Amino acid sequence: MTETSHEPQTDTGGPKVLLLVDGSSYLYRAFHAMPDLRAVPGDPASPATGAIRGMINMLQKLRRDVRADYVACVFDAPGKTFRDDIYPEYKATRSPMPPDLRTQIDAIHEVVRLLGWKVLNVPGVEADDVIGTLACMATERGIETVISSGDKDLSQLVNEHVTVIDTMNDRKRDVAGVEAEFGVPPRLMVDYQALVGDAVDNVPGVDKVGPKTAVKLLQEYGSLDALIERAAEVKGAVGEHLRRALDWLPRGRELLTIRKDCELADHIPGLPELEDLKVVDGQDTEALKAFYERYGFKGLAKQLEVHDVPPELIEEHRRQKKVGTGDGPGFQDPDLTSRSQVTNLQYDTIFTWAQFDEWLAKIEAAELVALDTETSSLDEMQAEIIGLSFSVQPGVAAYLPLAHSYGDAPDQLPREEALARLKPWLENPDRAKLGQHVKYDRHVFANHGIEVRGYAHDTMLQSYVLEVHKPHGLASLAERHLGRTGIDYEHIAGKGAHQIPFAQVPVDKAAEYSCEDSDQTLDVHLALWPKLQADGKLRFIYDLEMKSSETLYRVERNGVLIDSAMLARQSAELGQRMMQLEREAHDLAGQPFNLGSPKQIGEILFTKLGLPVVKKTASGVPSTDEEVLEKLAEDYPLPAKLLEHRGLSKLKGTYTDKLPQMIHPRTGRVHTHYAQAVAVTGRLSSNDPNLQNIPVKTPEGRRVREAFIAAPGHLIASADYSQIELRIMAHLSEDEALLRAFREGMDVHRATASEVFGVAPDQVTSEQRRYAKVINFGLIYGMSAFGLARNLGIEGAAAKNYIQRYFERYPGVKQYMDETRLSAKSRGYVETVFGRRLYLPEINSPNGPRRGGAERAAINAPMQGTAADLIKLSMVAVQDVLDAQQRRTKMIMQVHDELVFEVPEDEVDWIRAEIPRLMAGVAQLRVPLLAEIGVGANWEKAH
DNA sequence: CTGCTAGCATA
DNA sequence: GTATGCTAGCAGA
Repeated sequence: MTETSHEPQTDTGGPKVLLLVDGSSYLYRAFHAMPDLRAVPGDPASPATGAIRGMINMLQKLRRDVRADYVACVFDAPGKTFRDDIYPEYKATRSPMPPDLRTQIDAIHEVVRLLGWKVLNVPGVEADDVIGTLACMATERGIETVISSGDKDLSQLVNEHVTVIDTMNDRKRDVAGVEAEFGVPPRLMVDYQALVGDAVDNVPGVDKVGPKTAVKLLQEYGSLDALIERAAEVKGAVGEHLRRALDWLPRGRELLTIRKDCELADHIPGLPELEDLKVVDGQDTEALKAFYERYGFKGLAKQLEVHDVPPELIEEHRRQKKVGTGDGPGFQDPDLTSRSQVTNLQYDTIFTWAQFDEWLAKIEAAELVALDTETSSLDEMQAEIIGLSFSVQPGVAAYLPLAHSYGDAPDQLPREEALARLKPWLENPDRAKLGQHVKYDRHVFANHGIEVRGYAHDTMLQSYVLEVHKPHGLASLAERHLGRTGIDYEHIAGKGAHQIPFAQVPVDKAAEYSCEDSDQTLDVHLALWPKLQADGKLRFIYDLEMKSSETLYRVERNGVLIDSAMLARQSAELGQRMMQLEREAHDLAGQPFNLGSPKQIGEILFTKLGLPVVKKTASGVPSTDEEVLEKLAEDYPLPAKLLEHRGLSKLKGTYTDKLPQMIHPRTGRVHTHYAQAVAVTGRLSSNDPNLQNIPVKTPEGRRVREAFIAAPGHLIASADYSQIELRIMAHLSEDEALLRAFREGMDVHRATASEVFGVAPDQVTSEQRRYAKVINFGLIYGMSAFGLARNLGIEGAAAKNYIQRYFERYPGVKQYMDETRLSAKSRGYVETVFGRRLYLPEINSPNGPRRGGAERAAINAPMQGTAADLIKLSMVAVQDVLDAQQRRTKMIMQVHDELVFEVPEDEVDWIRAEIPRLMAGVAQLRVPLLAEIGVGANWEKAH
């Protein structure tokens, strides 16, 4: 027996905890959720192992999430139970266990035991009744019970001391949870189930009574018994069905009631004290490893080695300075998703060269090292390193303080020398590192002249690929995937204006915080990486994100040259014109007011001048937005002034004034930040400043783009995908007419107009083409007739007519949209051509508008998301070629379907030819991809 | 000083 | 009708 470093605590002061796993409920889910794994990969004749693997994953996660003193995994034993006696049809409709699952049962029991769990298999007693009885015994002895089950039927066992959790989806059912989910408290769950019935177990309820009616009846009558007694009062069809079921209901309830008084003593020793279920320290690592190897779980076998800390190493770390102990509070309430479960945290702080050398040797030898930086600033181009932390195995980490500076700060190793000695390891592409938000750390190291190589993983991107709709901060990840909570940054540095620089955070606090971050990063990676590895499509997307991350780092680092003198001139002009407009507006209003305040505009327009209210805002106030002012301007002079002023004010405030302020003092260029894990469709977003919304529609706005210039001897090149989303729609829908339009290189809006208006392509008027363009965009956005009508300013009926004509002409598109909505509803997500998953949590919401929104997103997301995938592929491909040929051209911006470059004059010809070719060639869809490029002295002229 | 709304810039 | 980010104003600390 080897003791591992990962055993849950058993000595905290709170109440003891009994953890019961409903093994049977997970069997089928593990079996179906996992890919078709075989002991010999790819050999269908070798034994199936998917359910075994799924079960291991589930138990490991559970062990991380829940601290327990007693554990058992309960399975259904074969054979008849009392329920079969009172109701022969019980579970009659269940199909027999699939053979591929049956063959795995013995191995599952074995591995559950090897993982240190007691396996309970009581003949003649169903797993649910075993669980109910044990939970009852525990409660009588003051022990809290946590039941892990995917089956909602166990909700009836919930009370103040018993909680049910679902490990596969992190759902928790405590008293409040059950009530929120089902609408009745746990004590009424049996009554509720008896009314609704249980199709899976073939137990009927009352006809026509579903969840809603059941809740209503129970709320009105208080309980099933009261309802039965007063059944005569119940009106309508429900009453009739209820009275017809009166004889059955008591028997149905008996069938569905989980028993708490089963005779178990003959089968489980040590009852009723639960002695036999006590957690034993350690697990038989050797036997477990042999098991993993026998079934081909190489990754798990390897993980065992990583987690396996030699006892002498643990001792050594105990002797060194210990900054964290991980003593979380014990299990005191049913809120168990936020507990630090890792014990024996060994966090070092490095103060001497001897300690430094020891850790350097350790990270040089390690296969994978989690790395985290602590810095002076959140602005990655400015940030300097204050400290670094490393973790090579869960629970073990070291902090290297380098630039803490406060009153009695301890002596620290000199920063530049320490970094110089780490540099060979950091820059070695063969030494694998991982981090959380690696792009930020790349910048930080680059600020000290270090180009980190060998970043193999980024937990933020792992999470983004696996669960795009959930938060991706480290604290969220640790909580969600490890059940670990940690030190809040604000806890050590304060917040808002009172926040202190990290350099002033005491070294011991900083060490604990930083070690925890790199420790958790490694631990999160161990939880997420197997999921990505197991899924080929997601793996592809993750690899793409990792490569994009490095390219984005370089795009950000390159920055964009801005002509600030030109913007200053524009600002001055805009300011002049705005002052004039303001005077004119005040004259027209007869009083001064703030033209930048929608509220004051509203008062002047609607209260003082009595203009008609066109529409109201969400909060019920008369709106003064562009559409409204546009309308009012037809009849009155003032709104036009306000409109022009507002346009200029936006331009000045957001662009001509702001951009020059964003120029980096050292590089003289503007460095935006691309957020890679924000947009749920897979797109990037740009901030500080946002370079993805520089004006282009109006002539005045376009002038801002003239200030985006190239260094002397260089030009700006802009390459963009033509009609990318419509091409993707053609690919996805396989609509004949749309495919033909793109294959024949037609103007797609003209082609659409020709179809919808029934005229020859060369007879299409410019207005018809404009209508067709709006329709095409509407389709990409999941259009409704109402929306189209509003946009075109036409009658709803006319808009409906256009849509109908469109779908008649493009039936493939119609079919694709219907199928997409349906599959989104059944799967809960949609995906891009490359397999990026886009989850839509509200796709089945009972709330109509929310559901509608999710349905439109379901239409839009595959197209927007595939476009995002394509341009990421392009960025990586183009950067690879630039590097391979040692070109001096720099990629400087990405604007969703456009890449912008700063090109030395002598590379312009090459760029013109190669970049569109590369962009068009990143994927072979059912229609050709087309990319176009322009070159000019500035961004405006490059179009 | 912080968080919200209204409004508006892009693909 | 999809997806973002930023500004000013303003209300409540």
